[in-house]
Amino acid sequence: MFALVDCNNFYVSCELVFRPDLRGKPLVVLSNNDGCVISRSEEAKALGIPMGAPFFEIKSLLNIHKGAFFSSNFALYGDMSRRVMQLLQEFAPSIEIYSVDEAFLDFRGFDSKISLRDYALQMKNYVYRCTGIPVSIGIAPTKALAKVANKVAKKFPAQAKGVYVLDDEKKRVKALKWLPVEDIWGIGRRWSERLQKLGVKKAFDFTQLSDEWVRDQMTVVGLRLKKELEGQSCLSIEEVHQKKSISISRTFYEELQTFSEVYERIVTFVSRAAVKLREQHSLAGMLMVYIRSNRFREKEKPFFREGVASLSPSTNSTIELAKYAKLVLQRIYEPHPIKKAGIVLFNLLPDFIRELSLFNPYQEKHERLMETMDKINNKYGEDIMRIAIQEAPLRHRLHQQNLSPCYTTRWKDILIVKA
DNA sequence: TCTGGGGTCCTAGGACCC
DNA sequence: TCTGGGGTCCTAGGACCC
Repeated sequence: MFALVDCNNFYVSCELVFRPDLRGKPLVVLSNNDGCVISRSEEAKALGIPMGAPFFEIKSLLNIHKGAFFSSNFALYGDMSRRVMQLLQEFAPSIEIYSVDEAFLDFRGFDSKISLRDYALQMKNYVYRCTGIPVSIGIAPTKALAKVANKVAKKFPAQAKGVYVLDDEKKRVKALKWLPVEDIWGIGRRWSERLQKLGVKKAFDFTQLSDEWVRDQMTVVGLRLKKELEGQSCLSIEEVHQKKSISISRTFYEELQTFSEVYERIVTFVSRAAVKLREQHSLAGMLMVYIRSNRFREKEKPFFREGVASLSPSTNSTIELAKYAKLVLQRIYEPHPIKKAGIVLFNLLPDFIRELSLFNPYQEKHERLMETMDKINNKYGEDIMRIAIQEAPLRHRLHQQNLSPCYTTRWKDILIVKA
């Protein structure tokens, strides 16, 4: 059996831990620059505020109902996530951290005398007691069915109390006959539209399609999903999570007009990405840079350029990466207002293979320099030490009107409780 | 006025190799 | 008339996830 543990309305729940006075109100957390809604409380969902809604469209609705909004505080959410995941590790021999707010736990081979439901309830209460974050848990013979069970747990809180165990054929069929096809894990907008047209309305209908058709139309991914929903496990727990690509991008509050402005931002992205790269002990073999105009401005012709560079030898030196990024940017840049830019590092390799490269005079020097730089920045604060071209810290503040304190990661933001 | 960010996996087609 | 076959690598593009 697999368990899927999912934090309820995660970002909003993180904020509520420190602001219990706001419980019961419609709350949303916004994306960077307070752009769109990325997390909603139950009360906000009840008002009909959709996920991804532009803030300016729902602001007055929220005000009318005495709601509140938060700018995104990823330092806080990341730290709360780490705490939740750490607690979950205590409950299973292996765990896959699937996203910031979700984890799959391997419950295979558990003593059949243990009630999985009781065990999960214990786990849920424990996480809540230690972090204040409410979770829902779905348990089933496959990962896709655990996702389904999790939906059931969330949808019927009164009966399920946050935990649903889908452990026999009757329950499986019942759940699949209930679940709309668009809510299946792995069926997105495109496929649900096509499937609906074919009369496939529920997850159960999807499992009644022929293997051949599914394989043919939806590739092996679709077929795997069908098997999983039928109860045949195809996906396993993937514990080690070495990323295959690392990307950093931003939409700017104000458009950038010159090469040097764009270049400065790109170098900042590169140096952030390089830190992540070194944290997972990887080297990048390829770097991509892209720039684009405001895609919502309909009158103007959209502008989008991207370019790649092969990094030979593969590297994780900020200095090397910045050099390549400049070359690429020079190649693709055209004077045009830039609303969004980003970089992606890919073709990642483990860094121990570095020793195999024969001629690279900078390698050792950079390696030690980067190590020192990371250490200093870890100790004294992000970007205390940086390469010269990189913009000064905080020069480009995000447009954030209601950012909560970093309660758990910054001493000066620690919560003060008055007696 | 205002519209996020970071990932994964798969396929098809072309180039190239033996 | 007819024009091999199989493998690998790369790229572009699509679809999906949270």
